[in-house]
Amino acid sequence: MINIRFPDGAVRSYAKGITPMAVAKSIAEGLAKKVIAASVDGVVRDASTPLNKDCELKLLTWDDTDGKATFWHSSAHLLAEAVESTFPGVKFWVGPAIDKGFYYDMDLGGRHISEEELLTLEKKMDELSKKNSEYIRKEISKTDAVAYFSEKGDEYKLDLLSGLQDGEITFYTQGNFTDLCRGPHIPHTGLIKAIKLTSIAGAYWKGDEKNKQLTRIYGVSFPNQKELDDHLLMLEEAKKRDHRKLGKELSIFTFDDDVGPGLPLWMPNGTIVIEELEKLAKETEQSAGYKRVVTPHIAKESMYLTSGHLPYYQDSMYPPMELEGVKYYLKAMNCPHHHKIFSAESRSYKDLPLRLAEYGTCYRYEQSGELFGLMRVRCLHMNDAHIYCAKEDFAKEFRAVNDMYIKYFKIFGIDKYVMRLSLHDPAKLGQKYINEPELWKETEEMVRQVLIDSKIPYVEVPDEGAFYGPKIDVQIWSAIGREFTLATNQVDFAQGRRFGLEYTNRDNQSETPLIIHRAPLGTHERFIGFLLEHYAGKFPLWLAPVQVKVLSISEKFNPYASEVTQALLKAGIRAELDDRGEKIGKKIRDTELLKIPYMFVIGEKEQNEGLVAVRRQGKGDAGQSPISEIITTLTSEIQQRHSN
RNA sequence: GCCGUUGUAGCUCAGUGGUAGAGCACUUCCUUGGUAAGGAAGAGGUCGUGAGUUCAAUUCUCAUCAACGGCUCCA
Repeated sequence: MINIRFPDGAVRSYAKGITPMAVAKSIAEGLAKKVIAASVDGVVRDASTPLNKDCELKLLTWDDTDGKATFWHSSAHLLAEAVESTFPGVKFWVGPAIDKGFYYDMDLGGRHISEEELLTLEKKMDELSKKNSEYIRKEISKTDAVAYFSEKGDEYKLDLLSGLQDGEITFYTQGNFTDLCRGPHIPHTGLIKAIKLTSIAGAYWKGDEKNKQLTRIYGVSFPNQKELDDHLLMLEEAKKRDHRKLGKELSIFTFDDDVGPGLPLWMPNGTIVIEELEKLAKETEQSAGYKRVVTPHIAKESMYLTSGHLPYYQDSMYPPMELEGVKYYLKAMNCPHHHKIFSAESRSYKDLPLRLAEYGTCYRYEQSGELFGLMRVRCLHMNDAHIYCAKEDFAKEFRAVNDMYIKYFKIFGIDKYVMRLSLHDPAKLGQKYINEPELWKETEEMVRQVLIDSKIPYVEVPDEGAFYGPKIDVQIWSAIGREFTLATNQVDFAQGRRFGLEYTNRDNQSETPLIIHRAPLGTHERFIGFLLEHYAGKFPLWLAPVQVKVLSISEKFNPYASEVTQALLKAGIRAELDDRGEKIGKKIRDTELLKIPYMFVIGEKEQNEGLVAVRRQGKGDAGQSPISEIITTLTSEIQQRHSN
């Protein structure tokens, strides 16, 4: 007998060799039907794994994250089975579960799969799932495994096998499909009741663009049709919040073929959002001791050679233009320009920390395939600043920057974020990273300490640093679950020296300052893209391009409505008058769709009594109010930058 | 940059080997209406661009540009 402990703490005795599935059956038949896999001492295993010693057991169902992952991984095998039966001779690479679904990478030998064929595969999967084929695990020797895939001529699986040892190789078979796989899998294919193959894409073998490109089929599956329907509905909803769609509907930005890819044109509405954000940044930075600067959009090649950017990033800069025999580059970053401002005057320790801020316009030649709405563009406006400080001030300054991030997050109601501490890889010193092993270690430790001291949640990622120092990236998620790298906060111990930046310390000696690069609001492009999705286009009052729409009930009241509009404009509120000869219902509908926060309805009653009838977007009629009173209310809401 | 898909009016989208349609938006007229679409008329497109096949191309073929879904990349 063995003792099995359950998540609720209960311990029960079972015969040695019992499987999690049998345990589930002993508890309830209904439970057994739902069991997908089992967590045994924290390791996810097949529900058919014999339990031979005391253990902690958690029966996994669709409701568990690990259960879903197993379900989707098994779905990937089902996809492979369908593909193999439809297109014999296909070679498979790997088919993992992902965040929401699964994919399988395969070599179709030059064949293309069309949208219709994708539907055929989907039907085939449905058909195969109904066979209730068990996923059967088999341990196999390396020799036999190699023989099997050699016979099949599958060099991809042979490549996988080359990294495996005897004794750790298992095959899984369901129906007519056998795959090299560590598992675990669900009990049988019949559990996969609703399947949707979502897209076909190319994917480099092993993620390396030098390698051959395989065909990747993405899909998602569920234990019942309703969940699939819900999922598809959710995708539809997500589309409505897509910043590209909202940006067009709300006239925030546009792209034009003649201007060029990745070069957004900010329309009047978008420009208002930009200006409000800049106002916020300027206020915040001014009170934090920053000084504003303005620098040109281009600079000579020599400066980027000095900074060291050119050899590292030339490919992602616009090609140079030549004037009077000298090459000029469009700036892809603001730092070198700021360094030149630092070095323009002799600096004393009394000048430090010197914090130079600029909403700098940068141009980056992103590869064409990378462009994505406002999220990846070639012209961007960075909420940039560089802090020049003595080493002893570093921790304090770095922490103040982090505090500023948090302050902004509160204003925008961003409560889900993770900071990623990106470190260097010692093996790549001198190539990807500046060859200063000691400085790397030292600054990485300083940054880590600040994060620990400030109790900010963070994860460490190796080999992701900037070439001149470690950095912190802030990951946030928009309301539709899209992940953004919003902002970066970087330490730079290299450029100060490269630019010969110096200050005189207390002992009358020259020292090179440390530099902090920071951009809490990232770029206007990415941040406004994020905000559009975050707010679903319903900007809070302070950011709304049009804050109040004044709607006259009939043309008779246009003069008074116009007076109201003027009063609002005079009070600094962005108001517009709708004096069209339309009915009030129509005007309200149009304004609602434009997601304008406030509507003032003006009719006979309002005109006679000097009132406005207030209506809040999405919330309906909010009753009447005297004009002066509502102006006071709105002004205060705007000043406080209320989130919705 | 690579793989795949798409490209028709300002927007959303039908459609056809014989040089084009709808709804919304726009303009004008009628209506002056109290909290999510009143009615009518009109204007608007060399069907992304270039070449080829054809008596004839928006439709078929190729190239190119752009967008989209991924991969790679992201100071």
